[in-house]
Amino acid sequence: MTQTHSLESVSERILHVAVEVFAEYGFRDATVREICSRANVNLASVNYYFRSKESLYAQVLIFSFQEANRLHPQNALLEKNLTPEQRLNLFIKNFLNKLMDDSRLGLHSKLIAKEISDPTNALETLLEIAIKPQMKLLQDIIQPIIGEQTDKHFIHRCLLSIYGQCLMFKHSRSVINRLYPELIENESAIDACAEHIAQFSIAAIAQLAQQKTAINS
Amino acid sequence: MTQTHSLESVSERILHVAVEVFAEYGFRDATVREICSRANVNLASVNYYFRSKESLYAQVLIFSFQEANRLHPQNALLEKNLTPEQRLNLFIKNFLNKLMDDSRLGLHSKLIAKEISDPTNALETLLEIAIKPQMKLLQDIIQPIIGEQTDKHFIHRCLLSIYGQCLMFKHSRSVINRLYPELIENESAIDACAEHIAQFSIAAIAQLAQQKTAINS
DNA sequence: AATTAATTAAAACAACTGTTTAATACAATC
DNA sequence: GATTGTATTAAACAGTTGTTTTAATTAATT
Repeated sequence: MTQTHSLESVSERILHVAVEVFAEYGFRDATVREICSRANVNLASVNYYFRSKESLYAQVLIFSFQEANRLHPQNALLEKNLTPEQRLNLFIKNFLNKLMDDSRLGLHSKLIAKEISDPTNALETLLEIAIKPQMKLLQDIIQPIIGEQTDKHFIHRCLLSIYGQCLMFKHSRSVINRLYPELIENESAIDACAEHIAQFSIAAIAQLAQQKTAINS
Repeated sequence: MTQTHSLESVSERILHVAVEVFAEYGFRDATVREICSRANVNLASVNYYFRSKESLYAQVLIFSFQEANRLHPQNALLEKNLTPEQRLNLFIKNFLNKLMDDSRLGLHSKLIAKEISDPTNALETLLEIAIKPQMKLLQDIIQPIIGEQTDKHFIHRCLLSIYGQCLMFKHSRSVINRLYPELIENESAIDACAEHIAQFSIAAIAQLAQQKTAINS
């Protein structure tokens, strides 16, 4: 033992592989033994360094959030010389690629998706640090497409429509794999799906917003 | 013991409450003890009557499918004197209400949603008896809206767009509950969401289909 | 070099899981 | 009425889980 997985300390190694394991299995189905085994550390280390599995999970969510922001900043969306449609296109392509990517890139999105569909005590924190900001970003992106329209419920439902189309590819991947494997067979196919969601949503939002303002005037 | 929960036999009682427990926890997190406890039967009964938890689960999926078809036939969608838009509206309202309903009505949809997002060996069967037929039904409904357009990938992506918007309310209910509780506070609010999804999808499909045929001609 | 603190290690713990056993009660059949 | 097959029960089994313990090792401090 005491191999040279070096570089990282024991607690760092745990945190690093815990991101992978929790993203793969979710909090409940992930096991401390699997994490320790992959990290090549003793079983007791999780409790020694992180007090409990639950506390490790909470730290994993925060660590993963910071890592995602560090490795994959969403600065492209801030450029002011893009049309709203281009920005939405970028946002969706970005999101969908992360959801479908099996490299480390996608782990953060996977963690969030798992936590949302099977929440733990950590959901509250995750809402504040990750979900709300992303929701806000998307709202800022589609607001110009909607126009001066200010029906809050309508805006929120549009947000959910867009998120729903994206998350579908994560939550229902098992079904898509069997029914329409061509749609996700490679990255360009996934990009085509992102393009579809963007066009689908833009067409819908533009028309519905127009209808609403026509009625209200 | 030997109370008068009568009416149903032991195996029927197990099957009945197993639908509830599996729908609530999913296959993995549901426990045989919880099922037996709720059904007021001995712990060994599940293995005696159903051989194993997995085999019970498989039978639960089929039983629930049949029960749903019996208690809630989708005959309204077959009426020929409805416009495609009205039929899509009905389909979505139906589906969404089942996904959000906490009475027995919604258990079948919940079972399916759980199985999809965390598949077991039973997924294959479920695909054949429940998912594919529902997909086919939705495709038949939107085909007239799409028109003569025959791009298979486009059609499939539209199906996923609609399903995604609906399933969002199931998979991400925890988030919606905290961010936009007004959207799902009662049945009429949920109906308004169904209406939104229908209008959103119709507007999108109509416009995209038109664009595509314009390009191809 | 001796003492203290921090880390690692293997083993055990206690709670839970699905499943099986072995004994009992019940019902139907001869 | 004894016998047979079915049903029910409580208990135990074997495996997994998160966590704790206790001892051994390493590092740091005096």
